[in-house]
Amino acid sequence: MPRQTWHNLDPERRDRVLRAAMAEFGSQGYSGGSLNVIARAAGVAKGSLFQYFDDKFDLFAYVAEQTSLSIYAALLPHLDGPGAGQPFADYFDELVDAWIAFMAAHPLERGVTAATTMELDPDVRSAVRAPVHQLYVQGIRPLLENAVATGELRSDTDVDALLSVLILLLPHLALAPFEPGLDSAVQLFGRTGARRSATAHRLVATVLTPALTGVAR
Amino acid sequence: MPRQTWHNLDPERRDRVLRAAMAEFGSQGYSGGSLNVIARAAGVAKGSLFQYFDDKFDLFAYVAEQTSLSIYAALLPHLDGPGAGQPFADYFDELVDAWIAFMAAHPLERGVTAATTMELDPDVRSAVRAPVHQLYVQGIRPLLENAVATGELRSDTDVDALLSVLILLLPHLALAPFEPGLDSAVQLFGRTGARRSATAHRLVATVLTPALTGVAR
DNA sequence: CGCGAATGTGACCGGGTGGTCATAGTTAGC
DNA sequence: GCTAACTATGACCACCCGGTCACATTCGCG
Repeated sequence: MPRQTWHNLDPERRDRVLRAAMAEFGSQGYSGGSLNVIARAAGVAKGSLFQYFDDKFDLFAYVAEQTSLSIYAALLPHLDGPGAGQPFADYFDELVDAWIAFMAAHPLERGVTAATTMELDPDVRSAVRAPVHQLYVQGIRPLLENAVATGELRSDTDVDALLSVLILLLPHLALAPFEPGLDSAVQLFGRTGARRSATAHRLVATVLTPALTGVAR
Repeated sequence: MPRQTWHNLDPERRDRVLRAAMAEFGSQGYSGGSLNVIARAAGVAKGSLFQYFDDKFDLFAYVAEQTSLSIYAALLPHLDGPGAGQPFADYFDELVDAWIAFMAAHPLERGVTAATTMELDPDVRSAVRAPVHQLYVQGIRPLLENAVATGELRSDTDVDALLSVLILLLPHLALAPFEPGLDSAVQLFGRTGARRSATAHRLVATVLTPALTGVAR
């Protein structure tokens, strides 16, 4: 966690450091990210970074946490469940669209998400992803549980399993249109607009449909 | 691609280099992997590596390719479709079990799979994953198409979408029991035996069930 | 044997790394 | 205006990196 000095800082300077760190870690990952580059891009001496954070990992963990919090905050308005009379599947498609739109508009957050999702070192990955997973669970599980309660999802739905698959699929969906080499059979990279949206919905439907009640078979 | 020299090599020496490279890249990733470490572990001068491969990337790409080929070869006996009268879902569970069992028994291949799956650099990732994806598609799409043809999967199954989700889910399933920080709602890491198997089947069922015909709803 | 081709080697190169620290500058309170 | 606490700085440290190359060794073959 950042030192007190970090919180005393001029917000503009703090922001410069945070954004520089997001850009560097987001494009180079944790081990590949350079503190020299971050300091230079932020217009700050390298020594200053160590006045704010214990070490490289401390900075990376902070960047990852702040990023996941700001993504969560941006999606929060879309996490209140389906509107009156709105089918659950339609609502979920909207949520996915919002997610992808956010990533399209926020390359820094997208990069950091990719870097934490793809972090190889087990210790770093565990430390950094645990809070992210918690946010995902906290945001999505109530949606599924409500849908089961209202009968929109089958009562015998394996909520934990469905949640796990969605937490794997959703960030992947949100990144794949912008990061090459992620998708396989379905072409998501480089797609935009309605075609991107439709492709993402196909994948979500593959996972979600079985649990829906009243789907024509 | 490796130079001719590599193919002329004493197989035992070749094997030492390959295994050392798998271990290093598998644990440290591409950018984090050290040629010095590989050369030392293989009992070979660093200069020799550059007699066999153009550069670091060439070696990594070769390691990734060989690894995916050997995984494919090991799973090939399980890719011939369900036996007579065997339900498709049961067959697919067996395939997943075989996959996980392979990863349990082959930590080197597991590490390389993790390293290629989680590679952050877009160029490296694209180059290294394209052939892997091709093998996955080649191995799994016929299974799905056959199952549609025999009526075991619904005729309106979106085979491409299902394939995409499976190609995302299956390697994740095969790695999660051994690599911490990958699973979220469902506890797969550290599980063994029947409990691990049952958990994996729950996740596969979540994806696969909707497409099955004749499932009680 | 001899000789040319192929292979093996490790010191060396320029450059980058995370992290430290003595020093200088800035701020706040009295 | 003085002082004490806080903050900023960048040269410097030991170490590691991918890649090269002049030279030693081994091999294949006539």
